Amino acid sequence: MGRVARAATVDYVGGMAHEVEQRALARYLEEHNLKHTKQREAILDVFLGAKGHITSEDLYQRVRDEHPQIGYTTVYRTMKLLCDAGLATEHHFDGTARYEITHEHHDHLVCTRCGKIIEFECDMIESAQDKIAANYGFRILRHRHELYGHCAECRKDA
Amino acid sequence: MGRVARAATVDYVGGMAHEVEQRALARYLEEHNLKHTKQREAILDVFLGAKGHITSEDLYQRVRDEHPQIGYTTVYRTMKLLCDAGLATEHHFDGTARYEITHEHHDHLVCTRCGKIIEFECDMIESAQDKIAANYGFRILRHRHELYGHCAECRKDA
DNA sequence: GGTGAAAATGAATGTGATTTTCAATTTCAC
DNA sequence: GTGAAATTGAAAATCACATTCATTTTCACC
Repeated sequence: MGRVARAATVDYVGGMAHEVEQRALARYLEEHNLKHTKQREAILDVFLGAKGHITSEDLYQRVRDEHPQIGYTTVYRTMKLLCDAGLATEHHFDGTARYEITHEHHDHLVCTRCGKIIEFECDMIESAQDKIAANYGFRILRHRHELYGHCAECRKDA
Repeated sequence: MGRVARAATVDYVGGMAHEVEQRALARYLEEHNLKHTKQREAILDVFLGAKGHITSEDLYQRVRDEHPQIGYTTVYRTMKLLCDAGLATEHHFDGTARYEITHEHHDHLVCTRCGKIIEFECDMIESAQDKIAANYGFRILRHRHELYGHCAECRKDA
């Protein structure tokens, strides 16, 4: 029995990882009367496997390696869907959209030389923002806070 | 003598306002071996007259009222030039670029209903940013900090 | 397991803002 | 004044994103 369980676990890692997220997607699709397709499942899987802040174009290239029949439009639309479902988060650091796996709130440091993106989080800034918004009677729905510059490595190089 | 001086002042306000900025532009053009043209002078003048956060399209419309022969491309290119010269600052709150007259550093609150833009400034946030950057060995060149939400008036309306 | 209405797919096309091209015009150092 | 270099502006190209539409899939219900 122990051996069977371990064998099953190995199968999971190879072919059906990310089951928690797959289930979250399935739930979202059901709740919204949308359909569960191979494409959506495959794209979510590749997205979760590609860590970092990826463009739809990058993602499309990776998806194509495994699923040559999936088109760019579907990748593009699926990323929007994953955002709506709360599984992905979209950012615009430069001209083009990038997606990251949704996780706890944070902001970004972006190296304009090598493209490295570092996440940071600062409660002091968050509460200062709230205070400012309150001052002006604003109700904040979202914010962007991005610091652009050169990372430690790139500063050495030049 | 007093009267003459006042008369000159009145002429200035009517036809040749913004002389400080015009001189700054002239200096920039000379230093970069660029040429001083009627178009650039006119566009700077209209830009300085139109306060707020204006798109190139808006600016083009205003420029056309006074100078129907100036094309969109020239307005567009001149705004880039004014940014390079440090007289204008470009922002991208939504999909389209907006320009504001360069002045002391600040960040923005943007109402996503009525489009109102409020500037704010917070030393505490600025120093927190510096600390974060130092932590990661980053040298910050610029940053974006924008709070999006609903302004006091729009919150009342809906 | 079959059926069909509704949804999804993907190739092609549209869109909107921005950027570039290029021939004609203008500026300005000499 | 002259001419090389820069500028202008209409048109076309680009870029990222978004939509169209004919065809295929999904899945609730038989």
